[in-house]
Amino acid sequence: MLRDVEIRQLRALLAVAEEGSFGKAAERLGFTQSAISQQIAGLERAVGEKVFDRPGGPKRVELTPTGALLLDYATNLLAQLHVAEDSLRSLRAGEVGRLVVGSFQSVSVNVLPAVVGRMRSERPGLTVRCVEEDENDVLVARLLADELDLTFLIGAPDDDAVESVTILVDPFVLVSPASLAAPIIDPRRLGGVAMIGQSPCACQLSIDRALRELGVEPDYVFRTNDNAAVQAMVRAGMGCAILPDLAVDRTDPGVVVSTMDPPIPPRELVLARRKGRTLAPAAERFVELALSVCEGLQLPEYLPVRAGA
Amino acid sequence: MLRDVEIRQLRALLAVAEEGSFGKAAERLGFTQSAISQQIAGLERAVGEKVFDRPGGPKRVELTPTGALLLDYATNLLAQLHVAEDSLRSLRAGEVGRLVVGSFQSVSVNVLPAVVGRMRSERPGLTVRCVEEDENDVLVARLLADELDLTFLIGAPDDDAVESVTILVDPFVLVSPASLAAPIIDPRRLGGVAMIGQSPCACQLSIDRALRELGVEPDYVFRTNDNAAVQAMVRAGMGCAILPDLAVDRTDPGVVVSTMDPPIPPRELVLARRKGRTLAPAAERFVELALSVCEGLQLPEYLPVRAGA
DNA sequence: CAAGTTGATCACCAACGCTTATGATCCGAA
DNA sequence: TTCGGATCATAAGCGTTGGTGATCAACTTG
Repeated sequence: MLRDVEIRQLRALLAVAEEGSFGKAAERLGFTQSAISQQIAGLERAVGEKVFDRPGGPKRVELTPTGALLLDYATNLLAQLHVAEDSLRSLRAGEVGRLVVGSFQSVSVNVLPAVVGRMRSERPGLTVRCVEEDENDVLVARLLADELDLTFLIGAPDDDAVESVTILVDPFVLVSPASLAAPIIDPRRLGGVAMIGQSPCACQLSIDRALRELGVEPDYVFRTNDNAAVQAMVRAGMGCAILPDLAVDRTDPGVVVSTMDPPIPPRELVLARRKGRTLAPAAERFVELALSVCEGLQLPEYLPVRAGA
Repeated sequence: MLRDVEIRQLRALLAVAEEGSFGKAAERLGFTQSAISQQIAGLERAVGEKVFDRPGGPKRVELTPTGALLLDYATNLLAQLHVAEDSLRSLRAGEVGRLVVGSFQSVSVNVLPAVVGRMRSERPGLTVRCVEEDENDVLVARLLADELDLTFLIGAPDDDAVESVTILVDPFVLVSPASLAAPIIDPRRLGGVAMIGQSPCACQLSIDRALRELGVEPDYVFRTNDNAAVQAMVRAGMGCAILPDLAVDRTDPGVVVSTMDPPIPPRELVLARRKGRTLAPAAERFVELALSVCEGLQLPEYLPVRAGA
C-alpha cells in the first residue's frame, strides 16, 4: 500500500500535476520523461490506482480524484520537509534549541547574568532556562537524567560519564568586620575566633578540611547558605567568614576582605556536560561565552598574582 | 541537504529512537542491524550531522538535538502518511469525494431527490452538490470546465469529449384542461389550438420540430420555463400543453394527461461524464443509483408499452 | 492522411541497498 | 586487569532498483 511510496514519487506527482505534462515535469526536476513515467507508474502501483488521466496527445494530463487527494497530502508533506530544513538551519545557527543550565548561588549572581545576557543579545530568539541547586551532586544527577544540558559545578566531578572544563579558579578570602582593629590574614589565627559558615556543602567541607590541615578547628557560631546573610553577620561583628571571592560583595564598607596567607586551596568552578553527548550549537556557544566572561572576571580582581601583593 | 532523505530513513529514525538500539529497531522493521546502521548513516549524510549519540556497549543510543528536531518532523510526516492512507480508503469506499452534479428542473424534481436520498443513506458522510441550469449546452460546458463531475442532459450530446448513458426515456404527453369536453389525443388536432409552451430550449425545440413534421404550426399564447406554471395555465383553461411525462403532476385533477397518438419522439434523459476521466467511486455509485431509480420509475408509469394501452 | 505531440515500454547499465560476515568499542564481571 | 557479551561500523557480495536512450503506440491537428 502507501507504505512504500517514495518522496521522489511525491515530488513527481506535484511537478506533473502543476505542469500538466510528464515531459515538462521531467525537465523541471532534471530527469528524462521516461524516469517520470516510471516514477508515476511506481506511485500508481503503490497506491493501487491511477493518479492521472492521460488523454493522450498534446492535452494536459489531469489528476484523478485519487490523485487529487494524494496531491493534497504530498504538497503538505513536501512543505513540511522544507519547514524541517529551515528549523535545522535555525538549530545550526544556534537560534533555537533547548538550553537548560544548572547553576548555584554565587554563579547565578556573578557569572550567569553576563553569559545569559550575551547569549540573548547574540540570539534574540533563544531562551535559556536556569535551574538552581545548592548541592553539587544534585546538579550532576539532573545532568545525567537529561534534565540539564549543561551545569556549573564546584570542582570537576568524579564521574566518568561527565566531562567538564574549568572556567574559573575562585580563591577563598577572609572576610572580617571593619570594626576589627587589624584584619586577619593568616587563617591559622582563626583558632578560637567566632566564625560564620555555610551548612556542610561541598564548598564548606573543603574549607574545613583546609583549616584542619593548618591545625585550626573552626568554631561556627552561625550557619546559612545565603552568602549575603553570611556577609551581613560579619558586618554586624558576629565573627569572621571564609568565602569564595566570587561570593563576596566588595562594595560593602562594613567588612574587610583579605587574601589569606598562607592560602587555602581555591575552589574551581567548572562547566560540566555529559560525556559523549552532542550538544546543540547554542549550548556549545554557551560554554564559549562562559569561558570568555570568566576570563574577563579573573583578570582585574581574582588573579592568583594578587595573593602575593 | 534534506532534499534527499528517504521515508525509509525516517522510519528507521523513529524506530531507533523508540527502541534505543539499532538492533531492536532492525528487528521491529524486519531488517538486519546492518541495514539500519546504513539507513541512519545515510540520513546523517543527508542531514550533515550525527542524529544519534552512540555510547557504545549496551547503553541506549540517544538522539542528538538535531536528531530530536528531525524526529519531531519525521513523526509528523509518517503520521500524515497514515492519515493519507485512511483518506484513500474512505475515497475508495465512496465515503468522501467531491460530487457535483448538473441537473435541470424536471430531473431535480422527479429523479434527483430519490438518487441523492439513497446516496445519503448509503454514505452518510458524503455531500452531493447540485447545480441547476436550464440550458443543455451550459451543462456540457460546465462539465468540460471540470465544474461538474456528472450532469444530467436531455439527449446524448454531440461532443466526443463527453460520454453518456441513457437513464430514462421520457415520452411527451398532451396536457389539456379538465374542462374540455374531450381531451385531445392526436397532436395533429393542435393546429389553431391555443398552447402553453416553454421558451425555446432544447426540449421545446424538439417538440416544435416534431409538430411541424406532423403539419402543425403550434400557437403559443404563453411561455414559461416553470413546469408547474405551465400546468397551472392549462388548468385555468388557457390552452393545451405538451410536456415531458416526468414534468407533469398527475395528481392534479384540473388537467387531463393523455398519451399522444401518433406519438412524437420522446426525449432521452442521459447522465453524462467527461470521456476518459476517472470518477471518484462515489460518482460511479451515483450513476448506478440513478439508473436503478429510473428503472423503478419507468415500470409503473412510463413504459412505452403503455402508449398502446 | 501526414506530421508532431505525448506517454509507455524495452534494453541496458550503473548505483543503490540489503545480507552475511567480521571488526572495533565499550561495559561489567571475574 | 582481563575476558565475555553486547552494540554499532564496515567490507564484500549480489540482487534489485532506477536511471538513460531509443522506440513504440495513441492521439490531435493541419
